[in-house]
Amino acid sequence: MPQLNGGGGDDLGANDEMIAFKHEGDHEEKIRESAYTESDLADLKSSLVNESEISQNSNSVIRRGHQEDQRIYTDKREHLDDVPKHQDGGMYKASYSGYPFLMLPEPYLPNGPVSPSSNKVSVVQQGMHPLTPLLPYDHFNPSAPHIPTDVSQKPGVHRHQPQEISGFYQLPQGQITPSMNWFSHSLMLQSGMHPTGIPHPAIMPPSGKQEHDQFDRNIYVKSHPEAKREKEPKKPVIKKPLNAFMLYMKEMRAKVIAECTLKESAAINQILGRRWHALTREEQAKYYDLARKERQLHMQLYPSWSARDNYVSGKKKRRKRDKQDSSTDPGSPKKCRARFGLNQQTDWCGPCRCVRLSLTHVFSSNTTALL
DNA sequence: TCACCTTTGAAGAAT
DNA sequence: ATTCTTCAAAGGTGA
Repeated sequence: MPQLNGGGGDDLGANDEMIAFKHEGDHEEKIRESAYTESDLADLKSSLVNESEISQNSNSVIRRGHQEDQRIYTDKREHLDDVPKHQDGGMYKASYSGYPFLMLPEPYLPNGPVSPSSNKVSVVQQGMHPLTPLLPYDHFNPSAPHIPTDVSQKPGVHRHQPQEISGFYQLPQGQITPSMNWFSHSLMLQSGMHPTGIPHPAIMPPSGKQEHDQFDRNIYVKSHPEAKREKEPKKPVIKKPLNAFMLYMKEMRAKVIAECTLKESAAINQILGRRWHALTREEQAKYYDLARKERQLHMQLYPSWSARDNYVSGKKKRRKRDKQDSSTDPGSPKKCRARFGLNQQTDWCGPCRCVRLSLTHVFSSNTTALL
């Protein structure tokens, strides 16, 4: 099978997907066993009264059950290998737009509609995530202001030598594809650019905080305070490529927010985590596929980049707290159950109610699937 | 202003 | 080889 890297032996994305899917054999079991404590299940069982929810889930369960029946994974690796087969063919060229430079709106292409890459432009709306139109991807906005940045590369370090990646965007170092020519001068002077001349969503300010009014998604522009003391311009930080779950979160966050009228990311992420586990393999595979392509392109664009580059040296930037007993966690659903009980759910905090609803959703799905 | 929360996955470091 | 740690996104929260 042709590899994206030209069969050089670096089977990108394979390992991680093996890891990602190695648990999938116990996917359902994992949901049943680890997603909830026994008390959670008991509580949920005793109060599964949301008819509409159950009804809604029944359909999905039927669908999932059907899919499960049809699934034959004699070899998980074989299944995974199917994905790159697509990208070697037309799918990768036509459907996956990778990073923004691959989905330039036609007016911004040097040759307009007759540009070699114009075939992809038409299917992706400006401002949408290149990997899936559902994702807001506002960082790519040719009209957005940019300030020059220097994405320096460490000399002599080569994580990966670009060789071949789907004819559409082969990017030998220093070579600019025809569809990139429009970047080559004026915009390169204005925008956060990779040395290849490609704007990349992974370029971030050293602070790590996004400032949407100043750089679209990730391209670093100095903030006002920094501008005052820009004597010592900081190098932009190249962010890690998003993994499958992160891509899923980006796509689904708005939906969850709308459903739960929540904005607190911690609670939303809990819900998204549950929903992630509730996805079918095929549904998850879509995101694993996108994530792998993100990594591949990231690697093409920043061959010398290492995740270690973003590690805070010397000290631990963020120390994860020890796993707290959720019963002592003020924001925990258990806490609310303990305090108010299931009969007084109206006293539960919003996040707990929403998380519980989501748990109920997943639980009912899996319970029904077992029946 | 900034760390924390919270999730999963990837990557690198440490053991 | 396995385990541990950090960082990706997001936005509210509290110090």
